[in-house]
Amino acid sequence: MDTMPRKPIARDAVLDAFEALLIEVGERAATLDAVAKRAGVSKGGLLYHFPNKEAMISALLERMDALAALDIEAMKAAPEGASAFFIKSSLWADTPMDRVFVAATRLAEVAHEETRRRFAGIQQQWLDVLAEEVGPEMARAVRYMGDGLYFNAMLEGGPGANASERNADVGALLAAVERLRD
Amino acid sequence: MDTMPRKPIARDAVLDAFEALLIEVGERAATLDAVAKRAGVSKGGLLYHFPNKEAMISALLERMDALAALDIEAMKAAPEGASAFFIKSSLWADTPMDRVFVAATRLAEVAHEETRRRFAGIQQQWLDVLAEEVGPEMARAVRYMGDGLYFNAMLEGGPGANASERNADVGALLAAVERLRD
DNA sequence: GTCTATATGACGATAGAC
DNA sequence: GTCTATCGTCATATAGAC
Repeated sequence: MDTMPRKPIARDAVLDAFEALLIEVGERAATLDAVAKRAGVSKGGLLYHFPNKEAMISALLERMDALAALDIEAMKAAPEGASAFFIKSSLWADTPMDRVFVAATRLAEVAHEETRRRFAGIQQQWLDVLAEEVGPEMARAVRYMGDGLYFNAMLEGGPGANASERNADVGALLAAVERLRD
Repeated sequence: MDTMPRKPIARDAVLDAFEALLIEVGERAATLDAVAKRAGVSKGGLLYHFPNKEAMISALLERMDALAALDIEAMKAAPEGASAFFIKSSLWADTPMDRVFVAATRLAEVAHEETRRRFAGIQQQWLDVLAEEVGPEMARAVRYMGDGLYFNAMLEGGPGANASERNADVGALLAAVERLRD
């Protein structure tokens, strides 16, 4: 057996560390030194897996695309409807999908073009699914509400910050979506 | 005459350059060297006006607070209502207010705590005004729509990017706000 | 595969001339 | 007030030992 290519775990550990640092301390502090230290390897060890920082970023974006594809499928299949699913999942709940997404946002903010392109692609997919449910116009309203949730959670510094308040906000947004659905 | 304190123009030019670089190329590239070059002064000249980078950031936040206060007043007085005014002004139109706001967001993204505090204060004021018009629950929906607009414009790289598409989105959001108002 | 050591360059900040 | 020159620090990346 074992003909399937097996993912090296050290590589994933490095990627996890990079992701965590982007989320917790921002792009500027996610240096090769810091990533290596957090992943428990030396800088040289890290650079064996990823020849340079760009390669590490690319790997993160691959991870994001893969998880986003799963998310889109879940959204299409959601029993409560795509809009409600979308709003709920816009609450930064620290799922694997949330984590890559936020980490990648930190890169987009620093004007990393490739990251921005990937975002645009994913958001278009979300919008398409929403439009199927509530029409193209209300789909935009729903999308922007979700984006706003993300934006605020990020500005406040993470899933922990003001969690109860934001939970209440999700309730308000779901109510708004109900009204828009009619 | 001339008893009024007069603002030095070189200082403002430096601040404008800092703001522009934050918007156009991101926090990382807004170095003292780059700011000085863009403002047409030397690095030493820049550091005469602002003893260190933090001082430059503080001045930018002061500018933001001043413009935000004007914005809140305009929002309260808006004939079309606070919500519609808020959505329209969330379109990144490259006004002075938009510019500081986006520039400061770049700082908040890199986990600059003071900037985050200022944001929280301004957003609370917006929310209060919105709540007077549409109630506390719908105020949140409106607020998040506006934030989402900003978030997307920023991810796409500026007021120019996809301008016509985003203009259409504002129309959709205004329609949504109308429905929520009932 | 993972390490240490080091080259190279940028950034923020200081000192002091004009 | 604005400049040039320079220092200390830290980031990315390379070279090569184990």
